[in-house]
Amino acid sequence: MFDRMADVLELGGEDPFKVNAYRKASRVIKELKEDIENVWKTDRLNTLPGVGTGLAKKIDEFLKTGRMTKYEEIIGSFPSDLVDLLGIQNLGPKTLARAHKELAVNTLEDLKQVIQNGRLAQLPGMGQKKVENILKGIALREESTGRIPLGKVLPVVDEIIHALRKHLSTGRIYPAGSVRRMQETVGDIDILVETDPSRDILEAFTSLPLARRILGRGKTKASILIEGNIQVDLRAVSSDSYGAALQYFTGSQAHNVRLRSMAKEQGYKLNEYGIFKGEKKIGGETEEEIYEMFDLTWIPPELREDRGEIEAAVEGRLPELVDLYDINGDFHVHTNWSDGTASIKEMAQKAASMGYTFIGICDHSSSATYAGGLTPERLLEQIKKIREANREIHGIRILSGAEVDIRTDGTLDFADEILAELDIVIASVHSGFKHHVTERFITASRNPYVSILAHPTGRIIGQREGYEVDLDRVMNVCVETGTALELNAYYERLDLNDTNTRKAKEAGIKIAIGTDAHNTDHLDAMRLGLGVARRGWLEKRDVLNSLSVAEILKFSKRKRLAQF
DNA sequence: GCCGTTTTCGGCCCGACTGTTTTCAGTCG
Repeated sequence: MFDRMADVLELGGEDPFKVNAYRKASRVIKELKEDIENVWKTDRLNTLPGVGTGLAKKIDEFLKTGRMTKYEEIIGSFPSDLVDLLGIQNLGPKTLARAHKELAVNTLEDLKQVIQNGRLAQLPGMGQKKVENILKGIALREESTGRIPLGKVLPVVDEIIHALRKHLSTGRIYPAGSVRRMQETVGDIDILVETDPSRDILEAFTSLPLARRILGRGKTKASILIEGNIQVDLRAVSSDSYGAALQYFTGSQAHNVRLRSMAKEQGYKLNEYGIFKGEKKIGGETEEEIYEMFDLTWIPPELREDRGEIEAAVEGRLPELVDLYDINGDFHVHTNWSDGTASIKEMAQKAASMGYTFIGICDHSSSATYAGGLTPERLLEQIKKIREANREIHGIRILSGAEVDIRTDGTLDFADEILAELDIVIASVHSGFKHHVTERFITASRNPYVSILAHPTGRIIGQREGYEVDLDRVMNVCVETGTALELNAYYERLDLNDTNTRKAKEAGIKIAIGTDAHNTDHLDAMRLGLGVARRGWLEKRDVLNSLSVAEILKFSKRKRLAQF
């Protein structure tokens, strides 16, 4: 509601700082780890940063009565179709408000019409080119699918950097923005090259074969549109400013606002060229330099969301984030025994080539008929085959496991005697998403053979909301029973997500990263899972993948010895 | 609308690019 109010206030030409205050409060509430209702009940609304007397009163009214007078009043001041037009690129609040006031534009159709009949171009300050750009913005929005999953974008980023490298033999080339922060979806791609600003590299960039359209090209920055309507921005930055630029363009915006305020308080000025004391530049070549000026250790990009990382850095208690070299294996892998395409050996060999010491084969169970789920007999047969494979392949231990379905009545697809034969058991929900999912997870968690609950919220990025599940209750039982939660690294799942992962860690729950690979290439998704884990503040000790084979087996067995 | 150990008033992050102007406004990130 606050976000929407901000949009409308902006249209109305309200003080931009006021608009921003609404946006900030909205973000703070959105990222709150507990329910806002809880905060309200315990009379702590005014402890939230960005929530003062005014906004607290509005929240209070809403939670008490289900209505917010100010919201209704503000929202009513502009037609809602008009407010939706704010998302169109190149059309900002000023122009839109003017089109509304002077040309009676209320809908997208109205807007298209005043573009066509030339009246928009006649407004003061407007012209043919601006109108054309708005038209492009409209077209872009109509074709666009919104934010893109990170997993789809990373290979493209690699490709672009590889191509740029051919034009630039030395100098740093890094992605910035949400890609570098490993956010689960990205709106566009930012890339920074270390080179003296010249048009050469920018021209090389805009003439890349994958460039579908050139959106702009200046001396220091260029933008293109590639397939799938993904915008890629390239910036050329000189060596002595590269660190400052990388810091600046990595964001997040909220993190940078905090850092810049700190700079100002301490008498510095921070921009993308460096950190300045008066006119004198005192740093900017590396990111570390920037953070050092504030007596902070370098903050990993995945943490830069203003979710407490600055405070943690000030107090010297930043987490030592889990890293790729801490990862000894993958828990969740399918083979051609169910719906995967590779054999047990092929998956194991690829995993071994990645330096893993274990891989968990967890094919589907019988009720997953759509996925060729294994019958108990087939599973026992697979266990034998895995034993054989372990004798043949060296350097990696193949763990026998299963992704066993939690049926709608809460029972598991395999009997306990079967599960007892396995090294690890992952339990998951694949049907009845609205059918007592919380209770089913809790029942599964109490089963002594279940080591991990798979993709606990069931969301599919950009496609499906997820199950009706009370994650807090599930987590409580996981703590009690010593059950781990999965961080499913498949690019459309990333489930648990970053904030839930952090919540699980804080509750003391171990996280098992699994790629849910259905072929050998999918194993590379570990990179994505690791990104989310790091965004969730996970350290080596929070992640089951960092354990040795012996420790993993101990972890599964430990539960079997306890009684619930 | 928020915020405060120099402040309860007067700040609130800041630069590039584009298109429209002939010194700047709007938009974006």
